[in-house]
Order: sequence, then structure tokens, then C-alpha cells
Amino acid sequence: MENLKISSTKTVTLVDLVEDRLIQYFSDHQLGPGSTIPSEIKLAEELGVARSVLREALSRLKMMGMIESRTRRGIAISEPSLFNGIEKIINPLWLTEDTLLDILELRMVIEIGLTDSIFRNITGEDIAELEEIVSVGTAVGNNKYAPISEYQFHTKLYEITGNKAVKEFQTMIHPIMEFVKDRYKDYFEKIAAKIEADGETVSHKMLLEYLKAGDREGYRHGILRHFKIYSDYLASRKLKRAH
Amino acid sequence: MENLKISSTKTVTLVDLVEDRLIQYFSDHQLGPGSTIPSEIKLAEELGVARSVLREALSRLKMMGMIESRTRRGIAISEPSLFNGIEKIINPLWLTEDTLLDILELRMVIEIGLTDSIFRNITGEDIAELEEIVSVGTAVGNNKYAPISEYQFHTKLYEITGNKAVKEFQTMIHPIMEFVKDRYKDYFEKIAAKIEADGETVSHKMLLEYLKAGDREGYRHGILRHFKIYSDYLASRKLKRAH
DNA sequence: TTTATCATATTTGTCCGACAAATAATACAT
DNA sequence: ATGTATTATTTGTCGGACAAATATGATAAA
Repeated sequence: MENLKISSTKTVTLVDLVEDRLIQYFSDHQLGPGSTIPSEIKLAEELGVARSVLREALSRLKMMGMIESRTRRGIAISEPSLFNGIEKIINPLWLTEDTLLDILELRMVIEIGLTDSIFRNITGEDIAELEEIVSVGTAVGNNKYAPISEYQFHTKLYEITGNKAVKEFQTMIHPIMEFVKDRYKDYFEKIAAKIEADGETVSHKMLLEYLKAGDREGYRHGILRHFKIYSDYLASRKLKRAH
Repeated sequence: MENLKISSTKTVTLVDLVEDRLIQYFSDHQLGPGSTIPSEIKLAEELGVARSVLREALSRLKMMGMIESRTRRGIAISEPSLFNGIEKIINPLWLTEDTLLDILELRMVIEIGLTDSIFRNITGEDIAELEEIVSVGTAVGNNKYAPISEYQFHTKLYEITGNKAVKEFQTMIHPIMEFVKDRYKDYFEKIAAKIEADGETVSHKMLLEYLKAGDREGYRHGILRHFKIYSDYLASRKLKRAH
């Protein structure tokens, strides 16, 4: 019976309409970043809605970084950022298990796919920085990195690409990654032990060697094996679900 | 002089604070998807702000898909989607050239990194579907696909992974990709011609062959070369900027 | 003419109150 | 126990009000 109910849950409100109309308005009037828009009173009049309704719509666009209201000086359009808006509201606790693992996979996908961009952009200074990070990290011992070093190493990889969208993505999902790592700790440790026993562990230090040697294909497969701990888990879950 | 101005542009408003407090409130009270929250009046009282202010904050969360207000029946929390919010407001026209190319690169990165997930999940039916898409597409002739086929082929690749976050990402950036392809058409065509002349073009059909043969590494480098048209352009721009 | 000072008008941020319409809750009648 | 009518809640929308910061224009002074 649960699924019989008509999903009248999504009633379109005036605010929704105004939101769309505003976006269309900006587009029609070719208002790009830097442009200022009419005052709230004029806009509300023009749209034929109450100022409170208009303000709700504007507030949404503001959250997405599409507009920037300089207090008591007018509203200006700014370039929306891809992930800033969601970053605030993403709480791993709200997310279903499937979503969590989807994001884990997406993170792997990006970091593996980033290989060529890294080799396109890496400089000598970058390598020096990575060496510093690695040397500090492994000082903790027995092939486990200090969490800070783990974070710094991968962050540095993202930064090398010089791609802001990629960087934003990383900062957005970082808390989620921490949560996932903790939640599935037991599984991951078991898999890690097996990989270690098989001598297939790929450390940050080894990845750095590939980078220093300019060995792109070596790095590509290195980073792949570096994430084997996660891809193995994802594969095992896929099996379980199909079962 | 332009850069001397103090960026007092980001004054924190009450709505901003309420937004944060609400998220914290949900977290503290362990309210996850499905939970209902107190009425607007009670919340406004509890927070000590006007209902209009509270509504603006709620409206933001609503846009991000974090809450769902059943008209006149109360407000419920729902699982926020990663990219839904931005999808509406991303207009390629607002984006700077750098951002456009960052997103182009991110798209390549993801599709290349998706290789292993595809091989983890692909089925016989998937291959049959891809064959259908390819056969229809190349019927247009001389190694250029009908735009629909181009879209369908890559969409199918995303779908094979069964990763919803990845799929959402694709639908979000699709309009941007169309815009980019059109805007840099001249450059891309020039590069494409050169690649074609060198006999390095990798068609959808060839990618499909790798998939059918279960040749993972073949596919990996195939998809890489398939995007050579874009990566070459990105590399040339990097050079220009460093210059 | 240029500069400094002052008064006025705009504009955003916040608050309050009101009402319609839909739904939920309750009391009542059968 | 069931169906009906009344009442209370709750969201969506409207309108107006004011403070504070800024922009604008007018006036006075050099």
C-alpha cells in the first residue's frame, strides 16, 4: 500500500516559480558576473509578488553563490561555485549506505583519472613538497601514515592539477571520506592485511617514485593498486547485492 | 586600485546563522531522512527569530533537497542530492573560461577513471545495447557520430557503473559540455583533423571492441586517446598561460 | 572652480501581523 | 462502530514597518 499514494509531495510554490523566472531574467538580460540587478522592491513589483517571496528565491540563489548581496548597496551576480552549496548541508549521517559507497567510488575514479593531468602540470617544486610530506608521514612507522600526512599527500595531488573544480570537489567530500573510512574500518583493515601479506601494498613513497621518474603508466597502475583496498570492498559488495 | 578595496562583501546575516543552526539542530537531534521537524512557528520561537528569516533559511535547505515541505502538513527531512541544486543555476554563460575548461577536464578525468568500475559491472545486455547505439550512430558516416549517438554512448557508459552520483554528475554537466564543444569548435576540429591524419582516432566502435574482448588495459588507453582532442587542447592552453 | 559638509533618498535586513487553503484532530450524530 | 461536522494547525502568500548603512544631491566654504 505504501507505494500507492500519489506523490503530491512536490507542489510547486510561488517561490519555485520566481526562482526559475529570476534565472531566466538574468539570462534574457545577459546579466553575468559583476552585473547589478534591480532593487528587491522593483523586482518584486515587476514580478507581481510580495517582497518576502522574492527574498526567499534570492536567498536560494545566494546560497548557491550565484548572487552576492552587498549589504544595503544592491545585489550583484557572481560566478556560482560547483560544490560550495552542498558542502554545508552534506552530513554523512543523512546519507544511505549506497550513496556513501557511490561517493567513495567517485573519489577513487577521480583520483585515478587525474593521472594525466598531474603529469601535464607537475613541477619540481611540487615533487619537493611531496617528498617533504612523505618523509614526515612515514616517520610514524610501519607503512601507516599519520592521518595528516595521508590528507596532505592526496590534497597536494589535487592541487598539482590546478583544477579548481577538482579541488572544490575534494574539500566537499573530505568529511564523507573520513566518515566512510571509520564506518567500514573493520572491513578495510581486513582487506589491507591481505594486500599487505601479498606484498601488493602501494605506499605514498612508491607513488612519489613514479612521479619523480616521470613514469606515467607506472603511476597510473600504482594509484590503482593504492586504492585496491576500496575497490576490493566495492567489488565484494556488488557480489553480495547480486546474490 | 581595483584590488585595494576591502572585501567587506561577505557580511554574515541572521539567515546565514539560522541556516547553520538548523543543520546543527538536525544533527544534534539525530533527525535523518523521513523525520519530521517542528512547525515553522515553533522553530522561529525557539531560535528567537522572525518567521520570515526562518523561512528564508528553510527555503535554502529545500532547494538543496535537504528538506521537503508537504504543503500544510509539516516539513520532512530528505536525503540531499549531490548535484541537483546546482544543476538549475549553472548557466555556461555565467562561467569563466577557466571554469569551463576545468569542468571539461573533470569530465574527462571521471570517464577515464571509470574504466575499472565499468569492467566490474558490465553485463552482456549492456554490450548489446552499446552495439545498437554504435550501429545507429556510425550509420551517419565518415567516423562522425550523430550527436544523439554520441550522447547515448557515453551516457550508457555512466549507467553501466550503477553509480548514481556519477550519473547525476553527468546530467549536471551535459549542457556545459555541449556549450564548450560549440564554443571551441574551431580549435577542436583542427586538432581532430590532425589526430585523424595521424591515424590515432579512437571511435566508439573501437572502444566497444575492447569492452567485448574484456581488454581492460586496451580500453583504458583507448578512452584516453578518445579524449585526446580535449587533452591536447588543455595542454596547449596551459602552455599559452605559462607563456 | 573645487572641496568639504550636511540633508535626503535608497536599499537591504529584520520584524510583526494577517489571511486563505489544505490538512489533521476532535467532537458529535447516527 | 461509522460517518459527518466543527475546530485547530500549518504552510504559503501578502502587506507594512523600521533600523542601519550607503548613495545621491544640495549647500556652504575655500
